[in-house]
Amino acid sequence: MAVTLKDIADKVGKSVPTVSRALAGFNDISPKTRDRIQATAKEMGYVPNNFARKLQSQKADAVGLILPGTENLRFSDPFFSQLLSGIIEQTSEAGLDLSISAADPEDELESYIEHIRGKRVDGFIVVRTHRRDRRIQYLRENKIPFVAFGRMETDNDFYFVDEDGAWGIEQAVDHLIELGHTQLACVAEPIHYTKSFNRVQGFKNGLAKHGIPFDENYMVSSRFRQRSGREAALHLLDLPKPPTAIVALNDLLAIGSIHAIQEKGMTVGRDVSVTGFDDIVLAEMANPTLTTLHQPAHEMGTLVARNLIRQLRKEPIGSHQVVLKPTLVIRNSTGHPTT
Amino acid sequence: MAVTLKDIADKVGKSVPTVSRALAGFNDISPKTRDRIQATAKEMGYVPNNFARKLQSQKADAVGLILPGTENLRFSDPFFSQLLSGIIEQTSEAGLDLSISAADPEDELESYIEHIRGKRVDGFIVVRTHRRDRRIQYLRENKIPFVAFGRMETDNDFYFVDEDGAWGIEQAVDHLIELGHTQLACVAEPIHYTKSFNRVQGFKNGLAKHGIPFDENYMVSSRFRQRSGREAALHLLDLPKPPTAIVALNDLLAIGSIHAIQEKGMTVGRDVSVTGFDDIVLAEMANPTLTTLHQPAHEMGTLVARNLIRQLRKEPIGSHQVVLKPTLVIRNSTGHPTT
DNA sequence: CTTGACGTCTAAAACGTTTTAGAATATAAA
DNA sequence: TTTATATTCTAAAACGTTTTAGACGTCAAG
Repeated sequence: MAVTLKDIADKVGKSVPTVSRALAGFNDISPKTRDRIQATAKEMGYVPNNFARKLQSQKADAVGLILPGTENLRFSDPFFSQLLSGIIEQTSEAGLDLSISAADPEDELESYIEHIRGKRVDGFIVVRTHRRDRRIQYLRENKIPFVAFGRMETDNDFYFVDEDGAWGIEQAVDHLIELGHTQLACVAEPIHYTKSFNRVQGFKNGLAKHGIPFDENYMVSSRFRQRSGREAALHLLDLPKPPTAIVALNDLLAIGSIHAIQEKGMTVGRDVSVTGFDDIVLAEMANPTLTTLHQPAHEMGTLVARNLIRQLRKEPIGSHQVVLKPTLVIRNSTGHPTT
Repeated sequence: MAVTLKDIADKVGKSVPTVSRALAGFNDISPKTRDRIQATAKEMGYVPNNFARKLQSQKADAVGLILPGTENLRFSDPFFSQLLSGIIEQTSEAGLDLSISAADPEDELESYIEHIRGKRVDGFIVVRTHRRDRRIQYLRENKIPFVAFGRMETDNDFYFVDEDGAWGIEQAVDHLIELGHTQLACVAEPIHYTKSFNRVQGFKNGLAKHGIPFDENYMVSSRFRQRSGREAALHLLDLPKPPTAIVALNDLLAIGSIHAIQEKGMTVGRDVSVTGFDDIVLAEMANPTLTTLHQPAHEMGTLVARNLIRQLRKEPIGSHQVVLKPTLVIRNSTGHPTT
């Protein structure tokens, strides 16, 4: 069916290695035969068999991206989609396959192992890092090239690209306190993710900086998405002394909180202020538009991918560890407190 | 480095094929040796080398998804992200690799060929079909398994999953006309895509059904996203006799149109009504919330993928051609005309 | 006229797996 | 005792490529 080197070799009356080397442009093949071989290869529609090539070269020319859990594929999170588009763009440009698979959180580690040991990929991109991340530990121990999007809590001696989440949330807190708020609540994501942990730290730091005591009741942990944001906010608003500002740790949670506030018949930005994080497209389309921290998701994806690609090619890498500061975008979901 | 069959064979004192067959569970291996081999394989952390396996089997166990053009990776289109998540979920579950790559529209066809001829994938998923789609023609001529998301204009003798876009837009038009509108404009996508073409047809059919003449000036073609939607709507609103309703062919265009209307100081749903298509998450978050046609994007993705998977496994396929009707969701962007 | 170097090519091995054909042994049937 | 039949295994080949080592001329320098 498919044309092989042997077919070409038979046709031109040369050996298989000669054809191979001619096509690869080695200079131990006379220009005459080289040209002839290249011509017939093209004519016969030759395309190298990648599996054979990869088996031989022991290189996969592919990078692996294992998404967390089939269940909650995070594609509905626009931030993640954008990140992914950056990654795909880069790997595609570099001629690498991107092997995406979703693993159950339970056997995520096994999935990594299988990919590596089976030589299916040359390196990994690790997303959604945990504070103590077994995947990172495994990859590092086994000297497998990888770049993480996010850090661990400590022990961060590896390549990563990350946001400065703590700093970002501090900006939001500063902003709210400047507006006059003193009762700030936080709607948090699952805290074993480093990202979430850092953002929570930022919240606490921000309060501390302005001498506002941290109130445990004003801290609600939830899941990642709107629905949880709504529930968390409803809970906060039912407190005897409800907060006047809600710092949501991502935009989806913020949108959920906005809905909750509106359900209660209150006005967002007046009765209760809300901030988000990520600045997904939705943020400026929401009603009211959302004050949030802008992050260049697509660019972060390209950074991660490019870092890994350089590593694989053994090219010099600009910066092994990149921490990007988000920028506060003030819109209509925040305002002076009325009480 | 990696453990191979040979390593195991040496350890247990058997031949390589014996080990291979023992691990595969063939019954020409005695239970005793089979168990011993399986145990040592596990103990040594054996993972098969996929390239070798695939080279031998001449099967790729992978499906290809070639995205259109690097430039405008459609990840910012939430509908597409959702579709993709469905595809990934299914392929991942079926143990297939999903090879995603972005090809320039120019050499998209070459990219297909390379993937196929290089035996890198067993089948394809074709997205964003054109009215006359060279990719589909090529795949069909070469008897390469594939499933398309979308159809061609005619000659649709292949497996596909598609929306009933014409029917959907007709619902929107019906709705607007029932509200009392007679000056309906259409903000269209590039029309060489079958999807867009069909939706436009739906618009025309809808008008015809109610005896409203089609006015060329009320048809603006644009690109895919907000920005174009805004520009198209601005143009429409500047007409001597502006429309009272805008039928945008997707939600992003609709949101863009809404922005344009608001920029002009008019009220959406009163001065001008707007409808979208797809019902992306944004639609119910927008201000005002958007009347649109709901499509189960994730499910459509699973359908496409499952169809291809069945085809590859030579399992019976439920329905070779699926056309799903979207459902009209009426929200606040549509209302009675004031004039 | 030899020696060495160069230019052009090929044979053989290797990557790790699976398949095919058949060998070797044991067991049952005639 | 011989013959047929399982049972359990292995040798060899194959998948398509690249790499290594070296063969074979030809040519220039000594």
